[in-house]
Amino acid sequence: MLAVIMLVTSHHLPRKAKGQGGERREEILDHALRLISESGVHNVSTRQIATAVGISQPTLYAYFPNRHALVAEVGSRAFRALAARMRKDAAAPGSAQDRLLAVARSYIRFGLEQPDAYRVAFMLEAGSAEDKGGDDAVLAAGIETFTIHRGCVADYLGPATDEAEITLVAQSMWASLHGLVSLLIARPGFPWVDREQLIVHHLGSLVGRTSPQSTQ
Amino acid sequence: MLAVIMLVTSHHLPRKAKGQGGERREEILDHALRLISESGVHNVSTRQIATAVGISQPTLYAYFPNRHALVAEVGSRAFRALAARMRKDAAAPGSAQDRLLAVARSYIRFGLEQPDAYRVAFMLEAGSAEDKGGDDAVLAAGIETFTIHRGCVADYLGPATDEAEITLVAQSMWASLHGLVSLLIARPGFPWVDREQLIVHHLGSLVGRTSPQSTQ
DNA sequence: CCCATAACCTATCATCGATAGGAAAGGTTG
DNA sequence: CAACCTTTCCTATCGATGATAGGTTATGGG
Repeated sequence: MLAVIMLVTSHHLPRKAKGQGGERREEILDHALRLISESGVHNVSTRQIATAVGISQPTLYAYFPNRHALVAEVGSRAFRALAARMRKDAAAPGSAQDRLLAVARSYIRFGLEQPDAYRVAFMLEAGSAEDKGGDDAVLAAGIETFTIHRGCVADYLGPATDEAEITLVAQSMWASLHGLVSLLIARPGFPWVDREQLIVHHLGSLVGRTSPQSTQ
Repeated sequence: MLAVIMLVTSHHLPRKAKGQGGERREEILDHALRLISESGVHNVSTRQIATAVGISQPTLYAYFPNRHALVAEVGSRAFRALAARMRKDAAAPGSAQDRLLAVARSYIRFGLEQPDAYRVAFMLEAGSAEDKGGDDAVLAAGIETFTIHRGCVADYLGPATDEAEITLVAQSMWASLHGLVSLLIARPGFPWVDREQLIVHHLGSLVGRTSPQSTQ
């Protein structure tokens, strides 16, 4: 465990007004996301977060039951940020295939641009039994995000397609996209081919098969 | 951090004979893999491993420079186990497509049957700069495993295919497989469709597109 | 002005990974 | 046999971490 040299500005901000605890909560989450994005989840301590915010470390526990819950909420937020990007692409003009690919591309870009946020959202290990709540929230945010993608798949496959079939295809595609992003993130030292070329091929493999309408 | 109740049989085995330090090393790795498979990487401490082996905790550091190196070696071993399974499938009789799918299916099965070993091999975060050696070993084992898969892809695509094209397709498929396995492992609470059906569809999507020979 | 309470603190805990330094077993060499 | 060196393994202890206990202080309604 390498001790990272860290000079954190300890502002010691004035305490929040009576009903404004939620505001402090937001500050904590903001700083936590920033620190995690800088150093990775496992290299950020509760003390670092607290110092960055300008409060004492035990004060964190007034807002979150434990570290895992804090991180989980960062993950939920990351999912919501991704969902927002995807929703925008899903509403853009173009063919169903264009929109599906635009959303998929946004997904990939999000993961590559914010690898640590992506990791927290998609690859965070589940906590103990009593952390169930936080993990459920991450899962719910993930399902909501997936649903946007599924909508694009539904449009792409056409109105005649069975609901179960849509879900099946959407999940397979979702997994395929996640695989590329997570591997590129987790194994940057792997002898990858040209990244853009790989992404293009990967996206092509999504729509190459189960396309029911204009096949090219 | 929940303190897990743990009654470990502390044998206090006799010390190893003069040249048999490597034997103890194997024991450590065996117990580490077992404990990790039982509780997950982050829920296993060096003290638990040492106690399980029957030695003191600092003795671990006579065999591994730090905890990360130990876990990394467990990851390398997991990769080698996966490689062995894949090699067997790759050598089995059948068409190139059959063999490619058999290897892919083995990959998926391995991940689902030994999720924590899979996690350590594929999803372990890289350590600090001085852990480079261990991480490199994991990466090398991973590349070796990938190479088996790539061989199947080469056979599948046919001898006329460009080497770079083979690598591109192989990496895309590899990522696709990893995505399914890692998501199924990491998000068991997700509302997945029938698992076997999903796997079949996913495998089908691998060979559905870039097939140059017998399409169907 | 009072005082309930939300917001926050210091002190401290057990556990973690890791280091320092020494004990002891066992082969080797005189 | 005795001296010695190397390998194996130990106890004691460190700083850092997540978490808890219990007290303090400011805020704002009455």
